[in-house]
Amino acid sequence: MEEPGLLDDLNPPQRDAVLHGEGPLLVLAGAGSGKTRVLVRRIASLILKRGVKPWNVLAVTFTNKAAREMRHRVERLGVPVSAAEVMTFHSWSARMLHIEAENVGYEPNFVIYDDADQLSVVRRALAEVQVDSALTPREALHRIDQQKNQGRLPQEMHVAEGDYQAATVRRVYARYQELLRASNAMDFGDLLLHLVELFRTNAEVLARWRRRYHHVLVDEFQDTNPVQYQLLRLLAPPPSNLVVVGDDDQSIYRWRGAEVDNILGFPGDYPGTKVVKLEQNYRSDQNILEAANAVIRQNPRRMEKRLWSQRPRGELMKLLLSRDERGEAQAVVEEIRALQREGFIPLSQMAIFFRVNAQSRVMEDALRLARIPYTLVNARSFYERAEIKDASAYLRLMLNPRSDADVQRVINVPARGIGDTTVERLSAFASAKKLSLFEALVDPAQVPSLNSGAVRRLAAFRALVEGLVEAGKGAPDAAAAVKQMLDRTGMVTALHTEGSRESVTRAENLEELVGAAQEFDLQRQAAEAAAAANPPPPDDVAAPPPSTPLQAFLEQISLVGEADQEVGEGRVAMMTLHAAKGLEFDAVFIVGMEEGVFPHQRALGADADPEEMAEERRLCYVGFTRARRRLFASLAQQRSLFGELRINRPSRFLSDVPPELVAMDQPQELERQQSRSMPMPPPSAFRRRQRDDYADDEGPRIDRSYAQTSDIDAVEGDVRGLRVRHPQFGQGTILDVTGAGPDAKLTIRFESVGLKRVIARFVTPS
DNA sequence: ATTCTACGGCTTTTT
DNA sequence: GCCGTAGAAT
Repeated sequence: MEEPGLLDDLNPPQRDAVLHGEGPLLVLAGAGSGKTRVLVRRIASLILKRGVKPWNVLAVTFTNKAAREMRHRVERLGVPVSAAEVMTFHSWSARMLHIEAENVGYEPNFVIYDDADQLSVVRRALAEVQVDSALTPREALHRIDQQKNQGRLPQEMHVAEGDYQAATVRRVYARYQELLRASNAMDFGDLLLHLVELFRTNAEVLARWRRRYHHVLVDEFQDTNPVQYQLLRLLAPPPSNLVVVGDDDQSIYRWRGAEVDNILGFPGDYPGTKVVKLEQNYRSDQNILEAANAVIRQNPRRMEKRLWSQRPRGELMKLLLSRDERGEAQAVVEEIRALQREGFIPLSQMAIFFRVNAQSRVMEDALRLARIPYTLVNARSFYERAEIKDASAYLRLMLNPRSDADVQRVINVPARGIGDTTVERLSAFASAKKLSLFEALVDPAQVPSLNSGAVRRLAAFRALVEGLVEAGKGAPDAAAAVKQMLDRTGMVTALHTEGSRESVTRAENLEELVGAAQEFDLQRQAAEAAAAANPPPPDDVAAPPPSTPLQAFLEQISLVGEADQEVGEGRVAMMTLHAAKGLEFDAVFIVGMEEGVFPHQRALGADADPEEMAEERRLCYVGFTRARRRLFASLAQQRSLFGELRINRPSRFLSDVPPELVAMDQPQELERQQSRSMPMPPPSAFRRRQRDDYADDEGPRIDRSYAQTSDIDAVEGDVRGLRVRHPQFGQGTILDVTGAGPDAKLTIRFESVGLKRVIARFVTPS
């Protein structure tokens, strides 16, 4: 029989899912029901118990964080996971396409375009297609993305008779794809689309990959869009060993093309599907679970699940009423203090969720004032900063100078007197001659109506890029390439010359990019050493994608971004409800529980798609089920939104919760609390109405934040690449060392604050 | 070529 | 009320 370990502490349905033999399997995993555990154990069991080769297993997730976590946990079970593919849809597709590049008409060194790059390509496509219609680049891009999510190529796009706009979109889309191809670039959508197209048209290739992947597992299946599902159906057609895990009640990305029907219809698409329901929740106290169930129960068209828990009833959900959004923030602050004082809940186990980012500001102000450390999750990421994007554009040009969007982006960075008009003329010339911008730069004098100065500057730019390409070939690792790039382009120098406070920060960010590259190089070396230790898969399965260190680094930037940071140590986490999915906290605050805020206004109108409301409701369910012990819902009688004062009714989701599950402070106490932060008494009619209403019825980044403050360790040997923790700066990786012993100076790249020089005794290994 | 001002318009954003 | 874009001004 199974030896102890893999099946330990699994409940019967979990065990069924892990032990399921051949054929399709749908695991309906309620919130907090241990779905990751099931996936991890199943992968381990396949490889360790059933003799499946690691390279015959493919597990796809949506987020890097989920992929990382899964890899990590599988590894801990003693599985050589480096050969198994546990990765995101996009990383996996990119990897496949690097291998199969020629078969989709690309070169293997293709680059991946982000949103901004896409826009610049769309602009060019729009200009070339000569549309006079009122179609903004944004709109056009949105329409194109939608088509890609649906898995439709331009020629497959459905255009109704006489729909002029759709017809235009189709032409722009077609031209857009040509331009991308000419740039040897793909956008995110293409990664999936081209792979689907390859599978659809090349039976030989498809057969090869089908032979490779005997077992395919998909996490968060409810979030798959049509292309992703097509991809899965091509790779693992019925009756393959396709395991999909998800929760239709947590489908909150419909607006990005996710299709709940994928999970609802799966048993129909895969006849003979075994369905396993994970309904035991290990996370939340009973009261919280019941509140969440009460909310989600109102949705039609669900796969019926009854979440239950062996946990105690626990505390009632608590309602916080305030006069306005500032009072609300104040009320939350006071509850946070009480939880710390009386509930012995650490700040790191508390979270505040809001529907829209605009709500965060007031909350932040209140927390700052109260000196409560917080962490804003998913704030603007390092790699989204303009100077970093400029730098990445140059790095990509080192690899692939044909990339028009990158040329366009940096042709005048740092400023070198190449203005819009010049670029415009160059671009028109390139379009006419069917050349890439870089090719068009061979002889700038041929570009019509340019003055001699412009010609000279364009020639200089071309020389710069050519130099970069050469330097890129010679660079031994990513860090060296980045340094070369910064030197040759003079980006850092230009920023230093500018001398403003902002430009200094930017220059520091660029230095940090070097740090990131160094860290990447160290990790890559470590990974290669580890891979060499494991037996290599047979030749017929694993052609590793050809790639240089720089290429791999860029790919990491595009597809992985920053390493997700742990939700802050000793800080309250603040995030949107969307960002909360997959996380859990002892105490959860949901603010703005008002009609028009949550559910969002867009779901409210008579003409709104009812599916919008259903999704808001699922979002609420996700929010509630993040809480382990304490759940707070907060609302304000009035709040200013978009500059105007609005009076909102309490959220319908609150009325769905049976009153016996809800607690509220005494009104007098409430009033006292409110008058402390604001002068006027609340309108009584509203208060009564409110009370009556209630009577009826599981990666994140850190930005603005606070720090608290130690320990000792001596430095011995080469500690570079070592992960350490600093009491103030948190987690980081050692990049460089000068000196030795407890006083050695370390250069560390911290996840939260970037590069810092720190004395060794202030950090501990982690 | 950069910098200023006026206007619109407005969720959520794993990759 | 804030932010990002488009257009004009310097």
